[in-house]
Amino acid sequence: MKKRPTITDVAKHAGVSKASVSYVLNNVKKVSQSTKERVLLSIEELGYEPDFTAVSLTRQRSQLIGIILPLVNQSIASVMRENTYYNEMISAVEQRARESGFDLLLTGLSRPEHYRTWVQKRKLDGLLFFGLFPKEIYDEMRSIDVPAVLIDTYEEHTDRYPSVNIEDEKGAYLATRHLAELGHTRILFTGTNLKNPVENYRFQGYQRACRESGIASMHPVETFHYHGFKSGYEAAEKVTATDATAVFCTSDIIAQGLIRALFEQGIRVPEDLSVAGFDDIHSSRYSIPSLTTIRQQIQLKGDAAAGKLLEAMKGGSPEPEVLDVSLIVRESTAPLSKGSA
Amino acid sequence: MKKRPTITDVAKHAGVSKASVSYVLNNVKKVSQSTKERVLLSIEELGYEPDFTAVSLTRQRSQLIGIILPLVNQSIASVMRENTYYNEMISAVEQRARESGFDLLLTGLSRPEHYRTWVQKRKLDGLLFFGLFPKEIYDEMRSIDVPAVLIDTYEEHTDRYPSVNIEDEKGAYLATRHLAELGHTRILFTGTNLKNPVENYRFQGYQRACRESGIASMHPVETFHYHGFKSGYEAAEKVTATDATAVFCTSDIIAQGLIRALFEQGIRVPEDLSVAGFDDIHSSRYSIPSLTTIRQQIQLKGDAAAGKLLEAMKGGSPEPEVLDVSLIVRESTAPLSKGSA
DNA sequence: TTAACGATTGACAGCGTTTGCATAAGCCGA
DNA sequence: TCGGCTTATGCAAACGCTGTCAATCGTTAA
Repeated sequence: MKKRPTITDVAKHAGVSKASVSYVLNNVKKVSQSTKERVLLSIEELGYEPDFTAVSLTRQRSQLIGIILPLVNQSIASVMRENTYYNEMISAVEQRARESGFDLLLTGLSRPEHYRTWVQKRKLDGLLFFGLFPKEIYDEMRSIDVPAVLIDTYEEHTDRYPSVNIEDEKGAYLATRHLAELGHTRILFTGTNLKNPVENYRFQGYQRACRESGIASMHPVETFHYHGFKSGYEAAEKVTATDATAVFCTSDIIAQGLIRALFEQGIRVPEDLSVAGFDDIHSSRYSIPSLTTIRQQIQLKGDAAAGKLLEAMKGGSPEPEVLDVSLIVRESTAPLSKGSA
Repeated sequence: MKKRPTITDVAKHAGVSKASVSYVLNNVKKVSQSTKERVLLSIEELGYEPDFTAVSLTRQRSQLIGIILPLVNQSIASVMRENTYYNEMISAVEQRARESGFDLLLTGLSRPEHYRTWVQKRKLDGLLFFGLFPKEIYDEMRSIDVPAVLIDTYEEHTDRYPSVNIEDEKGAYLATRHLAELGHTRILFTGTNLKNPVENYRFQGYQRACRESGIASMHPVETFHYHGFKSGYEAAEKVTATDATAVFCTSDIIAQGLIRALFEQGIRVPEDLSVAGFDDIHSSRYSIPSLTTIRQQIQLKGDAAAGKLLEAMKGGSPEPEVLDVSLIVRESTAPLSKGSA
């Protein structure tokens, strides 16, 4: 097992100083063509590659991007354990980051005050926030001046950090309107927590669709859990307690959990109750019944977020971006039938 | 924005040398009680925490664990995009790693020859291989002497690296026997690729169950794709071309894709065809019909893998581990009925 | 001949760890 | 009480590896 060559080895081999090698490596315009060639040859011959940790130490940056996931029960994103939404996001981000020579550091942190030292100790070049976090965390991050991009985050944070969002209001509007157009007049909104701005915007979209369709909004059902099957499954009780004939859920995973619970109670979807979701994760196309939902282009979203972060790390000030959504009609919604609950 | 304190600042503040501070930090027994207390006090007052990149440079290790995921279409694990199996694994690993002060570096690399320099440049302390990779990669890793743990990998690699596996053969055996006990005599095996040892063991378990039940094994269906819905969906064609009345799939995600395709053709599960899966991912409990499957304790598996890696990084030689599996009977399998296909 | 300029280099910074040495303290016997 | 020895502490300096500043060298134009 031979040792990896260092910049000194290259310098000796090429008969120049370390500085020159460094200049060649970093494309600084202060080196002649001849020495440049000699250096490049030596690099090639020795198979030299600069050591990241050493570079990190001098440059004070690490070529690392931190992915901040919500932490539930001491584990990153219980969400993530079942909702492939995060998979698709991370997959897209990883691809983009790798193209630019960055690696991804995955984490959820327990306490807000840990974040700053963690970012500094690791000298992270940028952060991607997946979802909404306690406000103090953003303040901490600002105080150390680290580039970041916020995903699915509204409010006051956005004017300091670039963000990537989707048309939440419109999405919920489209789904609800679709249900109304099918003849439903008792349409229920089911989400996790209306204090989350994303959910709140969706609720507003729901309300607008109800208004425009001349039907009354119903009191929303909140699960106060993360987006998981269980949330939807347990929401069934509250749903069946109403006289709704259609339900709009703020995520596909909730919709799927709900449909399962309804199935166990002998309530058929869509014959007895129409259910629409939000996200269009992969499984929604394959579930039985397949899910009518609002498609957000998750890959595009991840790619956009990574792109903005890369831009911000170069010193730019990327604009916030709001991605389009569209209605995908599948089997879980149907026209109101006379015998509906 | 004040600068972070360095070890020099602490040394000055405590009136000692940098070396002493370092000794205190690393619990080297060469420092008196009194100075130790003074140093600790200064650390506390200044809020000092050592810089990881600097430590990495001297210690030649990074407190980072690399997670190696398969790369499909230039993106980490297309698999991962829809199969929550990986989510659960990563979630478990992350938790364990964080408890020990390690962070997770997520990646898939394009070319085998990139791995070595990548590991060395980042000074990764250990690697977790999620699945089977080209043999040359393991050789590369051995040549640089980096601890690693292999997950779902059999064969010659295992005797050099600790591994975590499950009872693949037994799992498939249990599922197949369950189908046989339900009266099925034409049971089909559907997997992605029998050249993968994991799948191959499962096929052997399938064969053993057939033998013991006195029924003939059928020619296996291979999708030659990763474990995704589409694989199962497309396998339906081959499945319906046989006279099988029951199908064992080597993953839940394939089973779910298959069931969907059957549904579209009007073939009912389990009335017309029984389907069993493997993995017991979250969604299998909530799908319609819910999936009879082989449960592997994914959390435990990730935790065990992380634990073994931590042990190996400390210089230990952890034993390979094979985790138990169990049959979970749900709705997708039923006794053979007269009118079956 | 000198000023100006571009190429090149030595030295240092970045932040810890570790080696080797110096000092102080503690112990023994003479 | 003192010299000589071991042990316990503490420190300066070197090291890990690269990037970058300031200075130097050689060269060319004026």
